[in-house]
Amino acid sequence: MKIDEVSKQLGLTKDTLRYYEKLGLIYAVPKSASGVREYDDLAIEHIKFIICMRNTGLTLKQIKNYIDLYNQGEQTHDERLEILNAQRQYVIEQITTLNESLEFLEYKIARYHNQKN
Amino acid sequence: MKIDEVSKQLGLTKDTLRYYEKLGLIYAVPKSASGVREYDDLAIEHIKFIICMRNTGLTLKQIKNYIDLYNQGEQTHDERLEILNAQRQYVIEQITTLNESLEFLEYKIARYHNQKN
DNA sequence: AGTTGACTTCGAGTCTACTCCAGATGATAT
DNA sequence: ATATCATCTGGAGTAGACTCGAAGTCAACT
Repeated sequence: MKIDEVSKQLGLTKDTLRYYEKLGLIYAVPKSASGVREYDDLAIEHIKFIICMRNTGLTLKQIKNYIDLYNQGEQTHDERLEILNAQRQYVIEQITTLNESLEFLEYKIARYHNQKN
Repeated sequence: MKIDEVSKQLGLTKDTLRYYEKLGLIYAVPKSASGVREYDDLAIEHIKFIICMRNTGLTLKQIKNYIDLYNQGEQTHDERLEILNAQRQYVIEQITTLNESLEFLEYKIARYHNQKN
Protein backbone atom coordinates (compact mmCIF):
# COMPACT_ATOMS: atom_id res chain seq x y z
CA MET A 1 0.00 0.00 0.00
CA LYS A 2 1.25 3.43 -0.90
CA ILE A 3 0.94 6.44 1.36
CA ASP A 4 -2.25 7.77 -0.18
CA GLU A 5 -4.18 4.59 0.48
CA VAL A 6 -2.84 4.27 4.02
CA SER A 7 -3.80 7.87 4.60
CA LYS A 8 -7.38 7.22 3.50
CA GLN A 9 -7.68 3.97 5.39
CA LEU A 10 -6.33 5.19 8.71
CA GLY A 11 -7.55 8.76 8.60
CA LEU A 12 -4.16 10.42 8.91
CA THR A 13 -2.90 12.84 6.27
CA LYS A 14 0.09 11.86 4.18
CA ASP A 15 2.06 14.62 5.85
CA THR A 16 1.21 13.24 9.25
CA LEU A 17 2.33 9.75 8.25
CA ARG A 18 5.69 11.09 7.10
CA TYR A 19 5.88 13.29 10.20
CA TYR A 20 5.38 10.32 12.51
CA GLU A 21 8.09 8.46 10.67
CA LYS A 22 10.43 11.42 10.95
CA LEU A 23 9.84 11.48 14.71
CA GLY A 24 10.85 7.84 14.87
CA LEU A 25 7.39 6.57 15.73
CA ILE A 26 7.15 4.30 12.73
CA TYR A 27 10.23 2.33 11.87
CA ALA A 28 10.74 -0.15 9.12
CA VAL A 29 8.45 1.21 6.46
CA PRO A 30 9.77 -0.56 3.36
CA LYS A 31 10.72 1.70 0.47
CA SER A 32 10.98 1.01 -3.22
CA ALA A 33 14.25 1.50 -5.08
CA SER A 34 13.19 5.04 -5.92
CA GLY A 35 12.41 5.84 -2.30
CA VAL A 36 8.62 5.45 -2.33
CA ARG A 37 7.06 4.04 0.83
CA GLU A 38 5.34 0.68 0.45
CA TYR A 39 3.50 0.01 3.72
CA ASP A 40 3.14 -3.63 4.71
CA ASP A 41 0.85 -5.20 7.30
CA LEU A 42 3.37 -4.78 10.08
CA ALA A 43 3.70 -1.06 9.40
CA ILE A 44 -0.09 -0.68 9.29
CA GLU A 45 -0.49 -2.47 12.61
CA HIS A 46 2.20 -0.29 14.03
CA ILE A 47 0.43 2.88 12.95
CA LYS A 48 -2.86 1.63 14.36
CA PHE A 49 -1.11 1.14 17.68
CA ILE A 50 0.17 4.72 17.57
CA ILE A 51 -3.31 6.05 16.82
CA CYS A 52 -4.75 4.04 19.67
CA MET A 53 -2.15 5.27 22.14
CA ARG A 54 -2.60 8.83 20.93
CA ASN A 55 -6.35 8.49 21.50
CA THR A 56 -5.72 7.69 25.13
CA GLY A 57 -3.98 11.02 25.55
CA LEU A 58 -0.32 10.06 25.31
CA THR A 59 1.83 12.67 23.58
CA LEU A 60 3.88 11.66 20.56
CA LYS A 61 6.97 12.03 22.73
CA GLN A 62 5.61 9.57 25.25
CA ILE A 63 4.68 7.14 22.50
CA LYS A 64 8.19 7.46 21.10
CA ASN A 65 9.56 6.72 24.53
CA TYR A 66 7.44 3.58 24.78
CA ILE A 67 8.56 2.40 21.36
CA ASP A 68 12.19 3.05 22.25
CA LEU A 69 11.77 1.00 25.40
CA TYR A 70 10.19 -1.77 23.40
CA ASN A 71 13.14 -1.79 21.05
CA GLN A 72 15.52 -2.11 23.97
CA GLY A 73 14.06 -5.54 24.60
CA GLU A 74 13.18 -7.68 27.57
CA GLN A 75 14.99 -5.56 30.13
CA THR A 76 12.38 -2.80 29.82
CA HIS A 77 9.44 -5.17 30.31
CA ASP A 78 8.46 -3.84 33.70
CA GLU A 79 8.81 -0.22 32.76
CA ARG A 80 6.55 -0.70 29.76
CA LEU A 81 4.00 -2.54 31.86
CA GLU A 82 3.97 0.39 34.25
CA ILE A 83 3.30 2.80 31.41
CA LEU A 84 0.42 0.67 30.16
CA ASN A 85 -1.06 0.41 33.64
CA ALA A 86 -0.78 4.14 34.26
CA GLN A 87 -2.40 4.83 30.92
CA ARG A 88 -5.17 2.36 31.68
CA GLN A 89 -5.89 4.25 34.87
CA TYR A 90 -5.84 7.53 33.03
CA VAL A 91 -8.28 6.27 30.40
CA ILE A 92 -10.66 5.16 33.13
CA GLU A 93 -10.51 8.65 34.60
CA GLN A 94 -11.14 10.21 31.22
CA ILE A 95 -14.18 8.04 30.67
CA THR A 96 -15.50 9.09 34.07
CA THR A 97 -14.96 12.75 33.29
CA LEU A 98 -16.61 12.42 29.89
CA ASN A 99 -19.60 10.67 31.43
CA GLU A 100 -20.00 13.55 33.85
CA SER A 101 -19.75 16.03 31.01
CA LEU A 102 -22.29 14.01 29.05
CA GLU A 103 -24.72 14.13 31.94
CA PHE A 104 -24.23 17.85 32.23
CA LEU A 105 -24.79 18.35 28.52
CA GLU A 106 -27.96 16.29 28.63
CA TYR A 107 -29.21 18.26 31.61
CA LYS A 108 -28.60 21.47 29.70
CA ILE A 109 -30.23 20.15 26.55
CA ALA A 110 -33.29 19.09 28.53
CA ARG A 111 -33.54 22.58 29.96
CA TYR A 112 -33.28 24.06 26.50
CA HIS A 113 -36.19 21.94 25.37
CA ASN A 114 -38.21 23.15 28.33
CA GLN A 115 -37.67 26.66 26.98
CA LYS A 116 -35.95 27.59 30.22
CA ASN A 117 -32.89 28.96 28.54
CA MET B 1 -11.96 34.24 46.74
CA LYS B 2 -8.73 35.53 45.31
CA ILE B 3 -7.05 34.05 42.28
CA ASP B 4 -4.71 31.76 44.18
CA GLU B 5 -7.52 29.96 45.98
CA VAL B 6 -9.57 29.63 42.80
CA SER B 7 -6.51 28.25 41.07
CA LYS B 8 -6.07 25.58 43.71
CA GLN B 9 -9.73 24.71 43.88
CA LEU B 10 -10.33 24.37 40.15
CA GLY B 11 -6.95 23.07 39.09
CA LEU B 12 -6.13 25.86 36.67
CA THR B 13 -3.01 27.98 37.07
CA LYS B 14 -3.37 31.65 37.90
CA ASP B 15 -1.95 32.46 34.49
CA THR B 16 -4.59 30.31 32.84
CA LEU B 17 -7.40 32.01 34.77
CA ARG B 18 -6.19 35.42 33.62
CA TYR B 19 -5.66 34.06 30.12
CA TYR B 20 -9.25 32.80 29.91
CA GLU B 21 -10.47 36.18 31.08
CA LYS B 22 -8.35 37.95 28.48
CA LEU B 23 -9.88 35.75 25.78
CA GLY B 24 -13.29 36.87 26.92
CA LEU B 25 -14.30 33.49 28.30
CA ILE B 26 -14.93 34.75 31.81
CA TYR B 27 -16.75 38.02 32.10
CA ALA B 28 -17.82 39.83 35.21
CA VAL B 29 -15.07 38.87 37.58
CA PRO B 30 -15.45 41.55 40.28
CA LYS B 31 -12.31 43.51 41.06
CA SER B 32 -11.34 45.45 44.15
CA ALA B 33 -10.58 49.16 43.98
CA SER B 34 -6.93 48.36 43.45
CA GLY B 35 -7.69 45.98 40.60
CA VAL B 36 -7.44 42.64 42.41
CA ARG B 37 -9.83 39.93 41.24
CA GLU B 38 -12.38 38.78 43.81
CA TYR B 39 -14.14 35.76 42.34
CA ASP B 40 -17.75 35.26 43.44
CA ASP B 41 -19.95 32.17 43.10
CA LEU B 42 -21.20 33.18 39.69
CA ALA B 43 -17.66 33.51 38.35
CA ILE B 44 -16.70 30.14 39.83
CA GLU B 45 -19.71 28.46 38.23
CA HIS B 46 -18.83 30.09 34.99
CA ILE B 47 -15.27 28.75 35.10
CA LYS B 48 -16.53 25.27 35.96
CA PHE B 49 -18.69 25.42 32.87
CA ILE B 50 -15.68 26.35 30.75
CA ILE B 51 -13.65 23.47 32.19
CA CYS B 52 -16.48 21.08 31.50
CA MET B 53 -16.86 22.22 27.90
CA ARG B 54 -13.12 22.10 27.40
CA ASN B 55 -13.11 18.53 28.70
CA THR B 56 -15.53 17.53 25.98
CA GLY B 57 -13.03 18.67 23.37
CA LEU B 58 -14.32 22.12 22.45
CA THR B 59 -11.57 24.62 21.68
CA LEU B 60 -11.43 27.86 23.65
CA LYS B 61 -12.54 29.65 20.50
CA GLN B 62 -15.63 27.49 20.24
CA ILE B 63 -16.41 28.05 23.89
CA LYS B 64 -16.02 31.77 23.35
CA ASN B 65 -18.41 31.55 20.44
CA TYR B 66 -20.96 29.75 22.58
CA ILE B 67 -20.66 32.35 25.33
CA ASP B 68 -21.02 35.16 22.80
CA LEU B 69 -24.16 33.53 21.45
CA TYR B 70 -25.50 33.18 24.96
CA ASN B 71 -24.94 36.88 25.56
CA GLN B 72 -26.86 37.72 22.42
CA GLY B 73 -29.94 36.36 24.10
CA GLU B 74 -33.02 34.42 23.10
CA GLN B 75 -32.52 34.76 19.36
CA THR B 76 -29.56 32.38 19.45
CA HIS B 77 -31.44 29.70 21.40
CA ASP B 78 -31.60 27.23 18.55
CA GLU B 79 -28.01 27.71 17.48
CA ARG B 80 -26.79 27.05 21.01
CA LEU B 81 -28.97 23.97 21.28
CA GLU B 82 -27.41 22.67 18.08
CA ILE B 83 -23.94 23.17 19.50
CA LEU B 84 -24.85 21.28 22.66
CA ASN B 85 -26.38 18.45 20.68
CA ALA B 86 -23.39 18.16 18.38
CA GLN B 87 -21.07 18.14 21.36
CA ARG B 88 -23.19 15.50 23.08
CA GLN B 89 -22.78 13.31 20.03
CA TYR B 90 -19.07 13.95 19.95
CA VAL B 91 -18.70 13.02 23.62
CA ILE B 92 -20.52 9.75 23.02
CA GLU B 93 -18.08 8.97 20.21
CA GLN B 94 -15.13 9.81 22.42
CA ILE B 95 -16.38 7.50 25.15
CA THR B 96 -16.72 4.72 22.58
CA THR B 97 -13.19 5.30 21.32
CA LEU B 98 -11.79 5.37 24.84
CA ASN B 99 -13.57 2.15 25.72
CA GLU B 100 -11.99 0.49 22.71
CA SER B 101 -8.58 1.81 23.74
CA LEU B 102 -9.18 0.58 27.27
CA GLU B 103 -9.96 -2.89 25.99
CA PHE B 104 -6.83 -2.87 23.90
CA LEU B 105 -4.71 -1.71 26.84
CA GLU B 106 -6.14 -4.44 29.05
CA TYR B 107 -5.46 -7.04 26.38
CA LYS B 108 -1.87 -5.85 26.19
CA ILE B 109 -1.48 -5.78 29.95
CA ALA B 110 -2.81 -9.32 30.22
CA ARG B 111 -0.26 -10.43 27.65
CA TYR B 112 2.50 -8.74 29.60
CA HIS B 113 1.48 -10.68 32.68
CA ASN B 114 1.62 -13.89 30.71
CA GLN B 115 5.25 -13.06 29.96
CA LYS B 116 4.45 -13.04 26.30
CA ASN B 117 5.94 -9.63 25.70
C1' DA C 1 9.42 53.45 56.98
C1' DG C 2 10.70 49.51 54.87
C1' DT C 3 10.31 44.80 53.48
C1' DT C 4 7.71 40.95 52.05
C1' DG C 5 4.48 38.62 49.32
C1' DA C 6 0.48 38.39 46.38
C1' DC C 7 -1.50 40.64 43.10
C1' DT C 8 -1.63 43.49 38.45
C1' DT C 9 -0.73 44.23 33.04
C1' DC C 10 1.50 43.43 28.74
C1' DG C 11 4.04 41.19 25.60
C1' DA C 12 7.05 37.62 24.36
C1' DG C 13 8.29 32.79 24.41
C1' DT C 14 7.29 27.69 24.46
C1' DC C 15 5.40 23.29 23.39
C1' DT C 16 2.72 20.10 20.70
C1' DA C 17 1.09 18.51 16.62
C1' DC C 18 0.64 19.22 12.65
C1' DT C 19 0.51 21.55 7.78
C1' DC C 20 2.31 23.64 3.90
C1' DC C 21 5.67 24.80 0.32
C1' DA C 22 9.44 24.46 -2.97
C1' DG C 23 12.00 21.90 -5.83
C1' DA C 24 13.29 17.29 -7.29
C1' DT C 25 12.40 12.52 -8.91
C1' DG C 26 10.04 8.76 -10.88
C1' DA C 27 6.05 6.04 -12.88
C1' DT C 28 2.23 6.12 -16.00
C1' DA C 29 -0.80 7.63 -19.84
C1' DT C 30 -1.29 9.71 -24.59
C1' DA D 1 8.64 12.21 -26.06
C1' DT D 2 6.02 14.78 -23.22
C1' DA D 3 2.65 15.77 -19.98
C1' DT D 4 0.51 14.51 -15.78
C1' DC D 5 0.49 12.75 -11.40
C1' DA D 6 2.07 10.96 -7.03
C1' DT D 7 5.72 10.65 -4.44
C1' DC D 8 10.04 12.37 -2.13
C1' DT D 9 13.06 15.62 1.22
C1' DG D 10 13.96 19.55 4.06
C1' DG D 11 12.64 23.33 6.20
C1' DA D 12 9.46 26.93 7.40
C1' DG D 13 4.93 28.31 9.04
C1' DT D 14 0.59 27.80 11.78
C1' DA D 15 -2.87 27.01 15.52
C1' DG D 16 -3.99 26.25 20.03
C1' DA D 17 -3.19 26.59 24.74
C1' DC D 18 -0.72 27.95 27.70
C1' DT D 19 3.57 29.85 30.43
C1' DC D 20 6.93 33.07 31.75
C1' DG D 21 9.33 37.45 32.70
C1' DA D 22 9.56 42.30 33.63
C1' DA D 23 8.04 46.08 35.92
C1' DG D 24 4.73 47.99 38.75
C1' DT D 25 1.06 48.33 42.71
C1' DC D 26 -0.90 47.42 47.04
C1' DA D 27 -1.87 45.48 51.79
C1' DA D 28 0.04 43.80 55.83
C1' DC D 29 3.51 42.93 59.04
C1' DT D 30 7.94 44.36 61.90
